[in-house]
Amino acid sequence: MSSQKKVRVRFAPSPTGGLHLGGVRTALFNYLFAKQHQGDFILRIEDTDQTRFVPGAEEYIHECLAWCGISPDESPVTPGAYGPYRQSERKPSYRQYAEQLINDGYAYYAFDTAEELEEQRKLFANFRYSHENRLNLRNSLSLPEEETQRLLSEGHPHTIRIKMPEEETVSFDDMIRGRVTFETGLVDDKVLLKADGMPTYHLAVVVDDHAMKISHIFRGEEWLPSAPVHLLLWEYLGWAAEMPEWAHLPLILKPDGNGKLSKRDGDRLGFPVYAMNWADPKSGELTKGFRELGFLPEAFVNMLALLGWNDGTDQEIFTMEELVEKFSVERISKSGAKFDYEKAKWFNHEWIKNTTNDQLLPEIDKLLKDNGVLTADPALIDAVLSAVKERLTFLSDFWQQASFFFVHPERYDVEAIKPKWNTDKTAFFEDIVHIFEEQSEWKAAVLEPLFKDKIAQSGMKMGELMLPYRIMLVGGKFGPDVFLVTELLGQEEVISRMKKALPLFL
RNA sequence: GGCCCGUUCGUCUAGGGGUUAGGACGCAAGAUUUUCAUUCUUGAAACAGGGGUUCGAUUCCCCUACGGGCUACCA
Repeated sequence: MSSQKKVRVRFAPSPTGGLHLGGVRTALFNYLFAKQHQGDFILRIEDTDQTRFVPGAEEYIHECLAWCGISPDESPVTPGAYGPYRQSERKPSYRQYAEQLINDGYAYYAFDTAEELEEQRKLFANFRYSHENRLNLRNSLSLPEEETQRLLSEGHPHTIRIKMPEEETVSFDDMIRGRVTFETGLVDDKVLLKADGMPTYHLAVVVDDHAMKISHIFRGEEWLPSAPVHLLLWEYLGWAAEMPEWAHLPLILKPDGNGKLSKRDGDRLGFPVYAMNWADPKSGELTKGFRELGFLPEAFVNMLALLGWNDGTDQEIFTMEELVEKFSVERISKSGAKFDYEKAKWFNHEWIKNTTNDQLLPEIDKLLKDNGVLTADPALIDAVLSAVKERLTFLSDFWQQASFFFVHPERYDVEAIKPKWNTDKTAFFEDIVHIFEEQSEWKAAVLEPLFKDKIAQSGMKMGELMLPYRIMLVGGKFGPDVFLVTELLGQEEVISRMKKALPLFL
């Protein structure tokens, strides 16, 4: 008996595509658990409902997971048959299992059309396809044997439904919420095989997980109500001994109001809910992702992990290695968590501060190129990044914070100084330009005292002169320490900017 | 409606029969930075309600309320 863990994350392409926060978190928890136990992490993408199939969705999901650093295993630790299978290719296999269930008395053919069922629902407010009324509907349980055979041989469309026991109690121990119990009589006879021959999720998930020898299943809490169907299926198919363990993850909720977080909430409240940009191939609509907005994958993963899990200490910043080491299913909280974008931004800010320049540089280079800076001294970029790093919430803030190091200010905040300008100040700065021109050692530590001594001599106030000086170099009331800026910009550039800006203040 | 799950500051949460109920985000004030931000300090801010059990419940049990999920030939 091997204790090898095999966990898999299962994604259904949503009708519009994209990979939601909740999906990434489910994948992450699967991944952490698998790595922690030196097990396999497997990805399975649904295609039961081909009407919903979105071109490119599969590749997109892989790319998102790769970005997060939680790619599924190419070569799983455990040998054996694990797929991933494409569901549509395994159609005959699902039918075979469904028919096996019928032979064993655990399922039945149902001939009711969608319209007929719709009619029933209209007639009876609480209509359920269950033991209460399955004998009043058209299926192999209510129809005479010959009639069933006739309908089957004539090729009438039909589904296969599970026959839920009238009075049984099904319970299991969820890894997160402990013992969960259901009365089978209260659960509907779910469709297992659709009229088109494709399995529903219920059949597919059990058959595939068995074939892939899955040992642990982490999925969203929305699946809890159908867990008894899956439990029974494992049993009815004769696989009770191989039944995996289950963990139903709490949901990620809207920050305001109530309900599950959806893409629409992101649009409405102004934050991403997809890991990466997604362009809906049907509508062409582009949805912004965390990656493109300037989130570091480490920050994104860290934030997601802490949404519903903690290690019991005050630690909030975790590397992937630490997460793998410290993660534990028992410490996943039971209740849903509202997504807090402010906190997400804080995580990113912390991660930017804690990431070395070298690691950040490729993205920064890209940002500079996007803004038309094609040639810049690597040493300058490095120094600027150091100066500006702790001010960034997003990597993309870099341009806004530091563009003036690479291009001339486009605009000067003249209004901030013009009203208090006078000829004394003009004279002062002309002097400074002169001194700067003579200066041989261009270091902040040298220039700052020089500048301040000059202010003291002039008898003017520090603030009256520092602000104009900043605006000459930077264009506005922002940026790092002005003498650091002075040093980094270099002698020639500083003098040139001063000469250029001085006339504007008159 | 039925079933299932849940409920500690606004939010994410720690804690757990006796605590000044802890941390973080956000918010407010102050300090630093004579820019803006960062940073630091301080502050306001919570055990849903009612019954039990108990010497003592935020903690255990029950009920209620509230929230969420599911209730498709969607996943």
